[in-house]
Amino acid sequence: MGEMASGGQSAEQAPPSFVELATRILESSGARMTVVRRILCEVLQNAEHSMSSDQLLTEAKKRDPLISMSSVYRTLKFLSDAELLRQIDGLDGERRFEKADLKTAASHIVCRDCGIVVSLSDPCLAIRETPAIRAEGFHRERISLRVEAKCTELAETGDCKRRNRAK
Amino acid sequence: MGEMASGGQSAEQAPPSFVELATRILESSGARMTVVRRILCEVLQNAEHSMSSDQLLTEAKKRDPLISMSSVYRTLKFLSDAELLRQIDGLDGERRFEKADLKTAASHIVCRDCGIVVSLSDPCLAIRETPAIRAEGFHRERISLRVEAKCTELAETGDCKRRNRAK
DNA sequence: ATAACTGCAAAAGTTTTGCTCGAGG
DNA sequence: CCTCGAGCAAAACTTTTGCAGTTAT
Repeated sequence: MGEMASGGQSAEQAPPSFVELATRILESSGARMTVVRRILCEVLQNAEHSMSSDQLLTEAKKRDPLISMSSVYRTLKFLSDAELLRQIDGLDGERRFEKADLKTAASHIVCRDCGIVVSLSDPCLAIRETPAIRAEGFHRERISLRVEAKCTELAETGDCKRRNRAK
Repeated sequence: MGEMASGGQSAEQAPPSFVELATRILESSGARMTVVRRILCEVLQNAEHSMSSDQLLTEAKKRDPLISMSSVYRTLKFLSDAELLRQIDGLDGERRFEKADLKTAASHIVCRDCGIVVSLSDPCLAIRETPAIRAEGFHRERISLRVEAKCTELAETGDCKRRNRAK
């Protein structure tokens, strides 16, 4: 769960972790990777799903109860500007965040029944769309697919496993 | 620009206009197509691009200066719930709206240079993604692609025609 | 010593709601 | 008439900002 391997500094196969990426960006702009920022980055790094600003604050407070919403938003803004975060729109315009790592494309299903957001993998999405985007006179920088859907399991059985996990 | 043709009431090829659709939905739920609502619907119907709540109010006020923001939001909510509107996320989380008509899929390019939103056509998008969505246990209801991009023209010539039109 | 960071509180936006009056079927 | 809709103003949120004390270099 913590850092592992990556003993030397020569290999080029070591995938930099989210916290490492954030640290680089921060330091390259004269900023510091402080305790508060590290906690927020680590929460985002370890999050299995996208989070709202509220959830992020709640999680961070478990590690340091004094962390404030200002820091959450300041950090989210910073990481977003650095393209390290992706924003996802949940139900009712709810904004959620998740680490973007290096992918340029991402797809998500937003469940209309319970509001959870599920990631969907489609490596070809960006490539397929490139010609049409170019034809419009644009150069693609980031691409995301959003699917609103109903839960099959809920419709058939009246209940849904996913529903029983925190939003 | 108004209604044309559709003389009889027998043909099944008459595509109901946005205002007509809205009227049906309204009346079927015991509500009324009032003057205010009609103005708002007509503005949305005639809009060439997606609009913010603010723009919608501004346009509507040109026809009736007394229209209030409450009515804008109430109408937007109503039409959204009825699936007659599509929400698009502009830059910086700005919410924009456009009529959805009957399409289940829509694609938009958001320009990072000037913030405009351009529609993109890809009729196969929904079909291509269906298997993956089903595999996750969901039944697709609506699908939208969002592309953030840079303007090629601006990069090459230092200016952009689109930029000079109102956001 | 200097520059950056944080929490707090206030501000700024945006969207929703309660209320009362007016309009419409 | 009696219901539904509209505007106004206030409330409710979410996100941003100014400030003053604190921390790290």
